Amino acid sequence: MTDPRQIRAKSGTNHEGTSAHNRRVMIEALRVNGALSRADLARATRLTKQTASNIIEELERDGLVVPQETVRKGRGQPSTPYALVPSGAFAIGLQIDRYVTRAVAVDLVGTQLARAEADLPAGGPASGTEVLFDLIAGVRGELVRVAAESEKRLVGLGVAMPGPFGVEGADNDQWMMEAWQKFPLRETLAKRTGLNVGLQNDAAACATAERMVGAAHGLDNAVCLYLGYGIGAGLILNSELYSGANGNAGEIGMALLSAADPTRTALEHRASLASLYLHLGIDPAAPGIHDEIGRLAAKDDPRVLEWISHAARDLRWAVHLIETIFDPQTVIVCGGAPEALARQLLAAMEPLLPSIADRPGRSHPRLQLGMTDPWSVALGAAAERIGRAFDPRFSAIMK
Amino acid sequence: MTDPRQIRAKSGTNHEGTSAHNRRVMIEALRVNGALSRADLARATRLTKQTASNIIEELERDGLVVPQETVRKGRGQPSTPYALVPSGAFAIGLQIDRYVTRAVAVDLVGTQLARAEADLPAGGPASGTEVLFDLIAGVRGELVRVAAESEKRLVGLGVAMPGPFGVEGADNDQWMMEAWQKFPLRETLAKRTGLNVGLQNDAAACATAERMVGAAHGLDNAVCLYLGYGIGAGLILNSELYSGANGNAGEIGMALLSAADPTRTALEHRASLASLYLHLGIDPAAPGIHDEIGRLAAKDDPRVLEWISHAARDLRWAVHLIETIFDPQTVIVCGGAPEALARQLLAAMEPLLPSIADRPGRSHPRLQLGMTDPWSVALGAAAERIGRAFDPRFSAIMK
DNA sequence: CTCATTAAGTCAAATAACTTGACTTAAATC
DNA sequence: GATTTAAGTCAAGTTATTTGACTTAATGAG
Repeated sequence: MTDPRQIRAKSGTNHEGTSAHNRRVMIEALRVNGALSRADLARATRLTKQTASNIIEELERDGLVVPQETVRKGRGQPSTPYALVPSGAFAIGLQIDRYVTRAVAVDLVGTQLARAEADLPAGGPASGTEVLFDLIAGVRGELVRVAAESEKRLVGLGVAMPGPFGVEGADNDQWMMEAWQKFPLRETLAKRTGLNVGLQNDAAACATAERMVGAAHGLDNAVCLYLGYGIGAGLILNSELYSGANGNAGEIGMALLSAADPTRTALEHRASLASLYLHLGIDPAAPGIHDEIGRLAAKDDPRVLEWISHAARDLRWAVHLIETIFDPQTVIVCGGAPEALARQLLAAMEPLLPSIADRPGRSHPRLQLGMTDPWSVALGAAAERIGRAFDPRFSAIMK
Repeated sequence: MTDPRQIRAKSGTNHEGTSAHNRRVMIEALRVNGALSRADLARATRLTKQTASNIIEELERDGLVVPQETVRKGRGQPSTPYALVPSGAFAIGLQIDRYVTRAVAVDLVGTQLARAEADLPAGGPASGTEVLFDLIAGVRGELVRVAAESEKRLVGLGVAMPGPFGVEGADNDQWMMEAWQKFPLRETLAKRTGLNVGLQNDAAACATAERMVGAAHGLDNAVCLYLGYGIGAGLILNSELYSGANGNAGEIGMALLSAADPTRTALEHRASLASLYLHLGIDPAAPGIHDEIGRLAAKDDPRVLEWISHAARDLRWAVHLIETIFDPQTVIVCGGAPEALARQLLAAMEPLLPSIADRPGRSHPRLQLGMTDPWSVALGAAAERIGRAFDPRFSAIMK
């Protein structure tokens, strides 16, 4: 007998896999299109009326959908649309950034029900894990107060932090995240919270958030250019987040700016918020820094404008590269930058460089602004858990 | 009733979808692992012995697998491994390059059974389509002679040509391919040949070839850096070829080399075979040019070495970018360059730039040489049709 | 040399989930 | 008021996997 561990194969599926897929397809249809009748769902998913009806019945029993008012639209029996029940599921998202950590509780449709934020102590996991535990416990407690049933319907805890993962002497030593990146965070949190824990980088989380409630809602191919302390790209390819062989896909901040450049300057060193702080001589750990930057941008501070003009040039090129390599439906700028800054930066990036994206009859803009909300990363981390539990995915059909 | 055309949803699945998936999973397992017994297949796919057995029986009836000699390996009844039958399916691949067109017929395991090549007349589709028809008909006829059953088992015709598709005033006007890119090639060929026709760009086809019989065999995440007349990247992400929203993903040749560069030089203009021909002052349409370049490279022609040193620098950066953005298991250099040239170029690219791929415990090299065969694009075009018909894919389970 | 053990593979019945086609309900239109 | 149209249900039918017992054929221990 050949050693079974050496045989590489995808897993097969069975009736349960079929059923799981169909449930997920219907839930996603409701998420993307809003409330739909059983007949609409049957048509959209190409299942029979009967099957759609059975699944809706089951979803209603499970508390995931509710019937709405019947609607008359022309001849025939009026239809009864079903809508997702926001409180059908919950997830907690945790963002670990350089100087702060944020936790948020969201429901099935992405509404934020609880939030908490704390300073992240400088000593790495050794001193920081208790802060995380407390933050999570606080949000979890608040969630139970707001939604009594939530504990039963909590699908997991999503964690997002700057990458890259598993790389020796990473380029980002200076931000002191390496200790966190090497720490067995997932295992530790799973053990402590008893929850299903997922881990991804901040750009990926942001993309997930955009997909659930933002500019990428319903899109199959979109790239989110994440502008935070660092820079990254969240990749939604073929309707799924792509994270690479080691979870490090999209670490575009580490991309060197040119083939010829002997100084080996990475994009991140030129166009991230970190580079702005540096440019302005501001301590990145300073409290209220987000608002402060927003104010400076809003009043056209010359040094901010100076940074914008430089950063815009590099980001314009990053967008060109993303378009050339991914051929996405759209590129979305997102992340924790203050909105005033993000808007100015976006404006400064126009006109975009020519690329294959410059085609007639586009249905989405080449570049658009997504969420500019410091909470979007934590939101996305939570959304990933929701999506994993409910969205149609290839791996979900397998045994 | 909501307009069904406006409802966006994935399709559901049913027993047929389940069964199709399981068949595909088992075929892929045999392709990746070689011959396997029913029991092995059951374990690897996590299906029951009975199901695996039923499917193997069906595949044998369909002529896709055959039992091998039984093998005794320890206690218990000896097992009977089943192997894919090469003649279980066939496909024809067609490459349309700038100055030549090539057709190849392959079987289920990627063996080339017939080949033909012709000059591509300069006038675009107007004068070129007949050449294609003749070429295809010739290969098809040859295939029937070699494998009498092939017509019944011909799964389709794959076409590969340089991209990008659907772009106005594309950067590659100079190569005169624009007329081909705008021509309804798929429809025309489908009508004329009666076959199921697929179309992709040359880099994607090359990646598909590497996956079927080359360096990417069995890999889930690999990027093929295609070095042909132009340059492109073939992207295998999550076990599937990624082609973007408009089939133009991976057009890395059109990437500008730097954020700052005011001359807007694209990678393709520096590191493609076209750039080499230009550098050497050779007419790219000259017959025997492939061998000529190979000879020059083999005897260390100084002008070739000069080009190599420049191209290597730009390609080193391209690899860095690919690693940073995709986090693949490996990067494979492939395409129609003569092997001597490709080897020298690969050697000149070392040492690679630091990147997240520079991690301990890698199981695949960061960069490796794939096929250097002018026929690999046509082979890949055919392989894509085989893969579409037999490999497990998410879309294959849907109704 | 025989028997216990182990593993491959088959048989037949059970089960799960989608499909089919007829039927019911309710609204709009002529 | 009859007809048409569409939503939705009912009950039987179909497909494909699962289950558990059974058969076959080899190894190894006593």
